[in-house]
Amino acid sequence: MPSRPSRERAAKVTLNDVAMVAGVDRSVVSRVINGDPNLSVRQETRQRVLDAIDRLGYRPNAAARSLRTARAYMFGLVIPDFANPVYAEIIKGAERAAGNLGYGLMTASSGGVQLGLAHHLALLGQGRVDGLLFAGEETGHELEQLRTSAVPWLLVNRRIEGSRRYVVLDDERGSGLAVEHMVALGHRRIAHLAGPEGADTARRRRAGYTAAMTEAGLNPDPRHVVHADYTSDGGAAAMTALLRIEPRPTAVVVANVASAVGALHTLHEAGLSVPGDLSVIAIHDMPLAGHLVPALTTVRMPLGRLGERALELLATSNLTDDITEVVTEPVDVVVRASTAPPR
Amino acid sequence: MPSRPSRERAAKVTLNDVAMVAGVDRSVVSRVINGDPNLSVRQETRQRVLDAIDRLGYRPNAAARSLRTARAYMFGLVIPDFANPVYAEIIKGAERAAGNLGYGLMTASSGGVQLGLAHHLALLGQGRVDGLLFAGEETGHELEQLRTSAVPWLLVNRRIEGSRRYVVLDDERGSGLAVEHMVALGHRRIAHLAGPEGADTARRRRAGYTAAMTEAGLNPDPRHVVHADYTSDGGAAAMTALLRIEPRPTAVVVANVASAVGALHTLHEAGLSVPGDLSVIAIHDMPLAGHLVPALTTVRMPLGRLGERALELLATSNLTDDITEVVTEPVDVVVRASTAPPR
DNA sequence: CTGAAAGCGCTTACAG
DNA sequence: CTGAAAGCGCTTACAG
Repeated sequence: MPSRPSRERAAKVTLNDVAMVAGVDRSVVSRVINGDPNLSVRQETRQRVLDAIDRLGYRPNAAARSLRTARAYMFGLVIPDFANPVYAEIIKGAERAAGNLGYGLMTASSGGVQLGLAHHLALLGQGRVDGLLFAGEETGHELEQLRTSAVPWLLVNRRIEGSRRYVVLDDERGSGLAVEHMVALGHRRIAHLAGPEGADTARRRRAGYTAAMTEAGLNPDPRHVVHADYTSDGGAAAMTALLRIEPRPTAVVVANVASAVGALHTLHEAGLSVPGDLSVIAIHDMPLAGHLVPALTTVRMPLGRLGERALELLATSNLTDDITEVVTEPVDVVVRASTAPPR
Repeated sequence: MPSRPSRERAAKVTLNDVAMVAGVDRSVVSRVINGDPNLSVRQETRQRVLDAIDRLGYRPNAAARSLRTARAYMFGLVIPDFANPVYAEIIKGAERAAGNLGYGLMTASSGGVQLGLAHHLALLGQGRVDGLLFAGEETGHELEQLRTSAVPWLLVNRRIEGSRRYVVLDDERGSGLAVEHMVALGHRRIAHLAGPEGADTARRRRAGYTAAMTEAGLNPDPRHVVHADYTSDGGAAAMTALLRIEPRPTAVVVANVASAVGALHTLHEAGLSVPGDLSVIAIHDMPLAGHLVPALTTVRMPLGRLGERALELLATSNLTDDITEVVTEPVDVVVRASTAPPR
C-alpha cells in the first residue's frame, strides 16, 4: 500500500447535488451533460440544469464514468526518456490525434523509474486507459505480459521479435536518402555512425545504408560502420573511433541527431573542418539542428505523423488484429551547412 | 460526446472471478491484494488466492478502486511543451517522487492542443488524479478555475499574481552567479539576454542580473538587456540585436540554454569568436551544453529536485495551505569553453 | 477470524 | 417524455 498523503478536499459536488438544485432527476442531468439525443426536455429546464452545474462548479467524476461505461476516454503512451527530443514529436502527434477523437493522452516514462512494463500495466492498465502505446525498450518477455492484459496496446517506432502490432517509420528510406545525398555530392567513402546494436530502428537504418551503398555501386568498408547509443556522448565516442580508421571516410551518415551533436563536437576538438574535411548528415530534423555549428544537414522523418497514426490505429483496431504499418508520409533531406562535395 | 472507437476487449477478469476460483469471498481477495494487516488467513488459503490471481491474469480495475477509495493513486503534470528539455528534468524528478509515494505520474502538454486549463481540468480533474502540477503558462484567469476545482494543485517553476501555491527555483541566485563568474573573469560590459517579458522566471533572472551587477559596482547599460523567448530562434534574433549596440558587450548572460544555442549560432555567423570576442554563459545545464561548439559554460539549476519537491508538497499539503517555496538545493557554475577573460 | 452488505458516482435500459 | 432502479468493480465497517 502506498503511504497516504493527508489532505482535506474541497467539498465534492456530485450529479445528485446538481439534480437537487435544478429540481430534476439526476438521470436528466446526466443526459443533458452527455447530449443524449433521445432526451427531450424543455429549453427552460435544460437551462436550469446548466445554471446549476455552473453555480456549483460541478465536474463529472472520471472514475465513476469509467467504471460505468467501461471506457476511460484516455490513452497512455510510455516512452523511455523525456530528454530525448525525438519522442517530443511523437507525443505531440499522439496528443493531437487523441484530442481529435475526444480523448486525452497521458505520457509516462519507463526510463526514469526503472520499473518496467509490469509497473506501467499496473498503474495504467485496466480502467485507467483505453489503450497503451509503447515507444520504449520493451523486451519480448514483456510482450508476453501485454498479451495477457486486457488493455489494447501497440508498439510505436519499433518492432519486437514475435510482435504483430507495431507502427514504424520508413527508416530504411531515411538512411537511404542520406546516402544518396552524399553520393550526389561525389562522396564514395561514406561511413555510418549507426545506433545501438540491439535497437530495431538502428537495424533498419543500417540496412537502408547498406542497400543504398550497394545500389550506388559502392562497397562499404565494414570498419566504416560503428555503433553508438542515441546520445551525444555516444556519438562523440563513436566518431573518435571512426577517425582512427585509414583511409578516413569523407562523409558520415549519423543515425540520430543527438549522436550527431556529439560527433560534431569530436570533429571540432580534433581540428577537422565540417564539411571541409568531413560531411555530416543525421537522421531526424529539429530546430536545434539549424542552430548547431555548422548548421546540420538532416533527413526529416514524419515523427508527428507517426504518433498520430499510432494513436488512430490503437483507437480503432481490435486487439486481435495484426497491425504492421509503415508510415508512408514523405521523408526528405533538409540541406544545411554540414554537407559539401569532398575536396 | 467523443466518437466511439470500435474494439473487442479480452475477457475482463474481476475480483469475483478470482474469489470463485480460490473458493473464498471476494473481500478476502481484496484484503490479500492490499495487504490488510487485520486479515488473518491461513498461509495455504493466501497461496490459493495468489495462484488464482496469477492464473487468471487478474489486474485490479483502477476506476473501481478510485471510485471506492476516492483516491486515484495518480498525479498529473501539465507542461507547455515536450520539446523543451528543461521540462524533461522536472518530469523525471516528479516521477521519482511519485514513485516513492506509491503513486504514478501522468504528464500532458498544454501547448500541443491549444485547449487551455479548462480542458485539462475536465480531462484530468476529479477522480482521475489526486492532484495537478502546472508548469505551463496558465494565466491569472485560469487560476480562478483552479480555485473552484476540488483537485489540489500547485504551480511549478512559476508564480502567478495572486497565487499562494507555487514552488520555484532560486532564479535570482542563478543569474547572480553567472554575473559573478563574468566579473571574476574581468568583464565589466556584461549584457543580459533575458527571457520573454511576461515570464516569471525571466523576471526573476533579470532581477538577479541587475542586483549582481549593482553589487559588483557596475551600472548595467539598459540597452544591454534584450528579451527573447526561450527558443534557439529567439536567442538568435536577440543576439543579432545585441551585436548592433556600441560599445559592444564583452560578455552575455543568457537566460536559457535553448536561447544560448541560437545566440552561439548568430555569433558564429557574424564571424565573432567565443570566448575570444564575447563570453557566453547560460542558465540551465544539460548534456547538450557540453557538446556545443564551443562547449557552453552554464549555471546548473536543480530542476530534478524542483519536480521532486513540487510533487511531495502537492501530495502532503492541504488544498487550503499556502505553499510558497523556493528550492534551496545548490546552484553552481559548470565552467566549459565559452567563457574567458576579455581581451 | 471471515463473509455479507452497503455504497462510491455515474449511465442507461426500462417501466410508468 | 421523465424518473426509478440496477449495476459497473471495488473496499471496508460491521455483524455473525
